[in-house]
Amino acid sequence: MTAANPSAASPSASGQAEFEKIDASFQMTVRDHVHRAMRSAIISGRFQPGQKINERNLAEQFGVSTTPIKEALRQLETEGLVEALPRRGVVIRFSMSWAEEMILARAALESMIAHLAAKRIDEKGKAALSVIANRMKEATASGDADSLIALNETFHDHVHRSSQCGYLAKLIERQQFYDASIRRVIHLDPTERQKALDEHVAIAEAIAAGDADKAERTMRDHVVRSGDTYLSIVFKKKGEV
Amino acid sequence: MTAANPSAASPSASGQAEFEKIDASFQMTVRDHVHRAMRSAIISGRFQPGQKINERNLAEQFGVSTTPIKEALRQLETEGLVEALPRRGVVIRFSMSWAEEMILARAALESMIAHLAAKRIDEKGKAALSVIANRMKEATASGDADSLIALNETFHDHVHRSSQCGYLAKLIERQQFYDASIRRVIHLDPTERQKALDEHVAIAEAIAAGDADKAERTMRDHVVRSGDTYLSIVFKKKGEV
DNA sequence: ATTTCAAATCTGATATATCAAGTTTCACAC
DNA sequence: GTGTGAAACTTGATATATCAGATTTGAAAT
Repeated sequence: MTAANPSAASPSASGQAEFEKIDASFQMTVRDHVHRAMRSAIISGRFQPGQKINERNLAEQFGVSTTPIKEALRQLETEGLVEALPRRGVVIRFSMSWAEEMILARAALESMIAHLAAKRIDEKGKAALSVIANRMKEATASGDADSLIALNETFHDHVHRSSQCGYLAKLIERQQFYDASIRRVIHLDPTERQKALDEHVAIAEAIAAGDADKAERTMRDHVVRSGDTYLSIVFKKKGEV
Repeated sequence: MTAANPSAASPSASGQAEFEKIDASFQMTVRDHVHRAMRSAIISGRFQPGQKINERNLAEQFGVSTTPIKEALRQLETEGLVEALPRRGVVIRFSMSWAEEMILARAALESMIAHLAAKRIDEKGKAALSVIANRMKEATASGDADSLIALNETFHDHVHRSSQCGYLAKLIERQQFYDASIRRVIHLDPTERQKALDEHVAIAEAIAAGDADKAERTMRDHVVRSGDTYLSIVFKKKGEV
């Protein structure tokens, strides 16, 4: 939940209340909209692998000029979702195997960050993590899919913060290729829900115990397993690793 | 060595010689030039963290219009080297801690790929890996820094190919933040040379033996250790993990 | 029918113009 | 001196125009 920016004021030594800088990314720019829309479309399979993308067409479809389109395409290119052939255009580069690798990338990065989190988390962070885990237990028991989706994000976000990593956290965001609608489907399955809970609890305990290696291992297994579940849904068959 | 595109012709069943597709990325576009130049400048510390970037200025310096500049900035943004604040401009986002995390990211990804390579490599690949390792031994013994730099790239490239991963390999390329000139400095040190050789040999053996876990571990240690060496040179002090 | 090749066309790459949000400056009131 | 606010200025965001490489087309040659 990157947008969760608590604007709580805290008293300062100078007597003047202090506020956090407002998040500049609140404002939506056209290129951002195009980027998100395209990303979502590619990831949910609305383009075929290898399909050519025409800038002018896109611009017309979105009702904007080509400038923000080009910028959005450049972002997608750097993310690895499309490939740009100089003077020849942009081609979709996303398939099941690509998705599999995105999951592996996320597993590698997220487990690295869990490792660091276990080493760097403080007491306050441990307490917060425990609170989140408890909320997850409740939501799992009551079958509250929406809460679980939100808590899942909160959980991973908290691990990221505890690791004190900025770059790694950003990098991981880009490996996320399933959206809320798919998550919902998954969290409606009680078995799946329980598995995820057990894994999250194990991760939280390992981090709180400062067991970096175990945190790393459990996080990795969690990402890979849940990733496979997503794969099997999105691509309608079981993906093996 | 991404540009190492052997254009060797091989005879086909139809009697007509077959050639590989020429690499479309050979052609240089302005935005690409700007992207590379900026990336290199940022990574080698020619911009201060937090420094603002002015599009018009850049365009003038490069002697081009702002269009390719914007595109290059978009790429740098997605790479995480700069941050774009909507309607406010682009700011440099690179520091020692950023570099440290880039190394960790590379360690996580490269070890994941080594793991897969150990599982997926075939006999031909093992032989090729062995050849590369032997060449490294020779170059290390004779102190041929240039060969070592090239072989190092060949080695990692071969591991990537053996893993049969496309996305992961691409992702790793972006975590590379030191260039040939720095590598040269390092490879001129005999102690450092020997360490790198030992590590490369260990990795090659683990992969050839199909020992995925060991391949992963040795690769990770190698990336982190050599990364620390780079850090200590670029930032003039020892970086800890 | 197949090959050749140049003209027509398409389309990405770049340049330039315009617009609007953000920042700075500075006169003025208190 | 401090605070206010409007005008001037900067600069990123977007739109439009131009250029050139790539692809397609189709007539002529074989």
